[in-house]
Amino acid sequence: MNHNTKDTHNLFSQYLSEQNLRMTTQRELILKTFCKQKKHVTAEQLYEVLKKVDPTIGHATVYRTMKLLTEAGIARELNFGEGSVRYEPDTSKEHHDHLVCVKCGENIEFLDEEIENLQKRVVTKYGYELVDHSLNLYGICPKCQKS
Amino acid sequence: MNHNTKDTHNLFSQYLSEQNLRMTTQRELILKTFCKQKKHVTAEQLYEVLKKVDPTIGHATVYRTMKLLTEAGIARELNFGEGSVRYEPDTSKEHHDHLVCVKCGENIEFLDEEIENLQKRVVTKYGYELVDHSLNLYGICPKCQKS
DNA sequence: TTGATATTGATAATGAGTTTCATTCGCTGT
DNA sequence: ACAGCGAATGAAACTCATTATCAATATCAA
Repeated sequence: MNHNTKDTHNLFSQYLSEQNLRMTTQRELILKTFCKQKKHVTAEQLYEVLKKVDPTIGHATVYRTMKLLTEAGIARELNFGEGSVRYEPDTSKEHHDHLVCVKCGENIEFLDEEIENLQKRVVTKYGYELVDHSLNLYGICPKCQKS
Repeated sequence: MNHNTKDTHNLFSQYLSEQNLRMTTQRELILKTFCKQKKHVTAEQLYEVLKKVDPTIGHATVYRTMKLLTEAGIARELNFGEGSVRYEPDTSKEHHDHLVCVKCGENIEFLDEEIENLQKRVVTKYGYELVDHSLNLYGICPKCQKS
């Protein structure tokens, strides 16, 4: 379950004021539009959607705002090696990994506690302090296997 | 343990002739230089090294050849989300994952059979056919923790 | 309302990687 | 050795994602 728009708006406002930054109409619009997306979007895709609502919105503003949302813990960056970064809502509740279809791009989020724990074990074994991790499985989904 | 240079040269020659492509002095030099590298290099870094040996070598040739080496199963592409692809020798023996220090870039290769098996289980559960996967753990290495 | 300063949008710039194309090279048949 | 053909090369132009610059504008605290 995602945060609702109100939640994220408050979170973002709070983050901005902590950093002595300002809430603006553009930032509100970008946040609202981002939260509505069903799929993981690139900054470019989000820009295309936003242009329909506000044709004056700038390219750079979208990129800048997505950076801010990431810092604020509202969005999370995903890198599937496509050459551009995708964003997903960071619900902060459950971390999860991704299973991506290399044909159609369908994207399943999963969480496997056992894998998570084993990862921690590896990190500890080498004396590292875990900061982050990314696990992406690439495969062919059942639909694409048929065609 | 890596393939030695002789091995990879034969492998590459064979791959090229299968594809009706040709072994050239540039390709030989790039392969040899790539195999000498101790760390995972970007195409750009390799180009810098190569220029010292052969200042006439082209930018594009290095990129093209790394693509070929990847197709030939001699190199493998790594994406740590840095904005550029790194290459490691593909020994084809053991797949492994990476533990990267976010401070100094130190890079440990590890393999955990349990994690591998659990990944397969996840993929199967969703009816996918596994094509590839990437698991990167990001942390702070013991040295960097002290400073 | 005003002033300090953060923000914006347009545009230029960057950096990785790819494409284009004329020239050169490698190989195969003579 | 030689010719001919297609593959390979290097230079330079190009693409695509993202970032930096900067003058004009918007926000907010006083």
